[in-house]
Amino acid sequence: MASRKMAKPARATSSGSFTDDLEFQRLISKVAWMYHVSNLSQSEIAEKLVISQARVSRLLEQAKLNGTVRTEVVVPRGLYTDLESQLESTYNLKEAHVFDVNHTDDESELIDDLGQLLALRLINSGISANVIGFTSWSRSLRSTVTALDNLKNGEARYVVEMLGDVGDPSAQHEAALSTQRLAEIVHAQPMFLRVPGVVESKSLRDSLIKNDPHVQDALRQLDRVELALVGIGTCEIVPPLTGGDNFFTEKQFAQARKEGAVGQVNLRFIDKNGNAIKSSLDDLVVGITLQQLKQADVIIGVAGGPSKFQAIRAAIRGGWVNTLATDVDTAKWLLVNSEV
Amino acid sequence: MASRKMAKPARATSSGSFTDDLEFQRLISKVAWMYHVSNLSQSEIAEKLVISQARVSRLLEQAKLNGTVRTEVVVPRGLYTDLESQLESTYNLKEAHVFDVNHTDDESELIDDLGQLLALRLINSGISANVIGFTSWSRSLRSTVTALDNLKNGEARYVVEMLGDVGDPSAQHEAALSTQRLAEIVHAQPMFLRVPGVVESKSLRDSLIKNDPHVQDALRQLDRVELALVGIGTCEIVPPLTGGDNFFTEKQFAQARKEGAVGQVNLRFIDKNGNAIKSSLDDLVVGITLQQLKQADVIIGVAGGPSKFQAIRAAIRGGWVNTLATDVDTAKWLLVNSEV
DNA sequence: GGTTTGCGTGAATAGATATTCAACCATAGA
DNA sequence: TCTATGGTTGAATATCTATTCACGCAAACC
Repeated sequence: MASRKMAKPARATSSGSFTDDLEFQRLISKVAWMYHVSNLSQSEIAEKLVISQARVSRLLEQAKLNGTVRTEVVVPRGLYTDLESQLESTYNLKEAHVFDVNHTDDESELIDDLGQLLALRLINSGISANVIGFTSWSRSLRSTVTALDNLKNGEARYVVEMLGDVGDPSAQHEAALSTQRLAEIVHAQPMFLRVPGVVESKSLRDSLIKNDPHVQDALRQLDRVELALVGIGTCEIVPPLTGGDNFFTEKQFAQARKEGAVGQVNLRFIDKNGNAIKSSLDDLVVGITLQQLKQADVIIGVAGGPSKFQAIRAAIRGGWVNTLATDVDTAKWLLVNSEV
Repeated sequence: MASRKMAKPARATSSGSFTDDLEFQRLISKVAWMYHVSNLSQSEIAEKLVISQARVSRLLEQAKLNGTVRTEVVVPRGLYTDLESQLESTYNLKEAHVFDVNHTDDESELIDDLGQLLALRLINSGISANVIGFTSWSRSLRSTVTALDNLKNGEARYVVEMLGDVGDPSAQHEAALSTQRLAEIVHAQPMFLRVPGVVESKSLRDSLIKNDPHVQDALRQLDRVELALVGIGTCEIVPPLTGGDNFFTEKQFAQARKEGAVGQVNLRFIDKNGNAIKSSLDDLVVGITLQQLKQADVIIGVAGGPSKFQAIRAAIRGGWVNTLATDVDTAKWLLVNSEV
C-alpha cells in the first residue's frame, strides 16, 4: 500500500550516492530529534513521516549507534564519598572510585561495569602522561578503553603494552585493538609487545627479546611509564584463559601460592602484605617488573568481586596500585579487613 | 507481600534525613546504570532489586529529570550545510543554522524546537560578551534558555532585557525567570526591565523611566550590548498576546502596516527591504532601538514558519539580525525569494 | 536473461514500559 | 487520639517499542 521509495538507505554499494547517505543521516537526525526532544512517540513520528513504526524504531537504533543521540549516565563522585575517602586514607591511595554495580552473581559482568565506570571518571578528569603503560589483556581495562570516547584532556606520547600476549590468538587481536584505540584517543603512538606474555624458560624469553627490535623498544619504554593501567589478578587460572596457553600452568600457580602469593599485578606475584615475591617464575614473564612499575606516578587498577578480595588488598597494601576502581562490596570488605 | 521499607524516597519534609536523600540518589544512579549501561530491562532490574517494575520506570524518570542520565541529540552542523552556506552568502549572515523540525502544522511547536536547536548549537560554540541583550518575551528564546545547560564557554558581565514587559503578568514572570536563568548560566548579573514594553503615550513612557532607577540602569546598558538575542515578529497580534495588554493594538499594527511595515524586530518596525520605519509608534516602546541594536557584534534571531517569512527576510535584509536559526522550509523560502 | 544473495521494508505481534488505581504510610492539624 | 492530606508504592493494565517474518527490490554472478 504505502509508497516504497522513501529516503533511501545508506547502501554499502560501491557507487553509493553521496546524497543518499546525507538524506539518510538527515532522516536519522530528524527522527531522533522528534523522539528525544519533542517527545513524540514512535507511532506519531511514523505517522508524520509516513513510514512504519518499525522503521522509526530502527532509525532510532541507528541514531544511538552512530552517535547522533548520546546517552550518558552521570555517576557523580560523591555518591559513595564515604567509602571512597575511607579507602583512600586507610590504604593511602591517591584515588578510590567506588560504585554500586549490581552483579553479585556474575563476576564477569562486574568487571565490564567497573571498566566503564573508570572510563566515565577518566573522561572527566582526563589522563595525561608522556608514557602510558597499558595492560591490554585485562578485561576490565579493555572495557575501559571501549567506553572512553570523548576524553577531555588526554595527551600522551606513547602507549606501551606492559605485558606480552596471554591467551589464544583472538584474545591477542582484541588486545592489540584496545591498545591502538587507547593510543588514538590520547593521540599517542602505540607500542606493542607482540610476544608471549609467559614463556617456558628464561632462555626462551631472552632469545625472544633478542630477536625482536619492536619488543626491545617497548621494553625500554617500560622504564619511563608515568601512568600505568594494570591488571590485578588471583593466583589461579581463570576460565577464559587456559594453563600453558601463553600463561602460567596450574602447577606454576600452585608453586607461587606455596611461596606465599595471594595475587599478582601484571603477573608479578605478591604476598598477603603486598610484598613482591622473588621467584623463578619472574623470569618467565615478558612484561613490566614491579620495580619499573613503582616508578610510575599513577598506577590504576580496576578490580572487584569476592574472588579478588585478597589480591586487591595485597596490591594496594604494597602500593603497586595507587588508584583503585571497585565496587561497593569490595570496598566494604577492604575496609573491614584492613588490619587482618 | 513484599517488604515495605526499601530505600526511602526523598521526602520534602523539614527534617528529611540526609542519608535518605543520598540513598535515594544512589538508587537512581544504580538503576540508571543498570538500564542504560548494562542494558537490563526494567523488569530485570526490578527483580534484582526486589522492587516493582513500575518503580524502576519512575526512578528512571527521576534520573532523566535530575540529570543523572543525560540524553543529547547531536545535530551536526553539516546536515544542511548547503542551505546554511547559501543563506549565509545570500543574506550576508554571520551564521545560519538550519534544521528540519517537522511541525508543518503547528507553528508554535516549531518555535520551541528552533529554540532548542539554537541552544544545542550555542552549547558547542559558546556565547561570550560583556553585555548580552536578551529578549525575554520571545518564546523561541525562552525555549533556548531552557535548553541551555552546560554551556561550554559562556561568560558575560551583564544580561540585559532589551524590551519591557509584554502580555499578562504570568508571562512576565516567565520572562524574568528566563533572564535570570540565562544570567546564571553565563555567570552574569541580570538587569531587568520590569516596565510595560508598550505604553499609551510618549509622556507616559518618559515618566515611567524617570521614576525607576533600575530601568534607567538597564536602558543605559543597551548602548553596550555586544551580543543580542532578538525576537522577530509579524505586524499582527499573535494569540498568546492580546491587543493593548502592554502591547500594540490591532489599530496600531494596521497603522504600521500602512506605513510599509512587514515585520518587527523587538517591536521596532521594518519594511520589506529591512529599512527602519520611523513612526510615532516608536515612542511608545520601552526597549532597545534599532540604532542601539546595530552596535551589537552578534545579533541572533530565531524564527520560522510561513507567517514569519516576510518578517524574517526583512530582518536579515536590514542586517538587524546577522545570525539566524530557522527551519528547512523557511530557509528554502528565503533562498527562493531573495530577490523579490 | 535468470538466479542468487543481501538488505531494507512494513504488518503483525511479542515484549517492554508508562499509567492508572487502590492501598498504605507519614505527617499535620483538630 | 483521630482524621485529613499529600505522597509513595505495587498490581494490573493500557500503551508504546522491538522483533519476527515474508516480501520486494537491487546488485552480482552465472
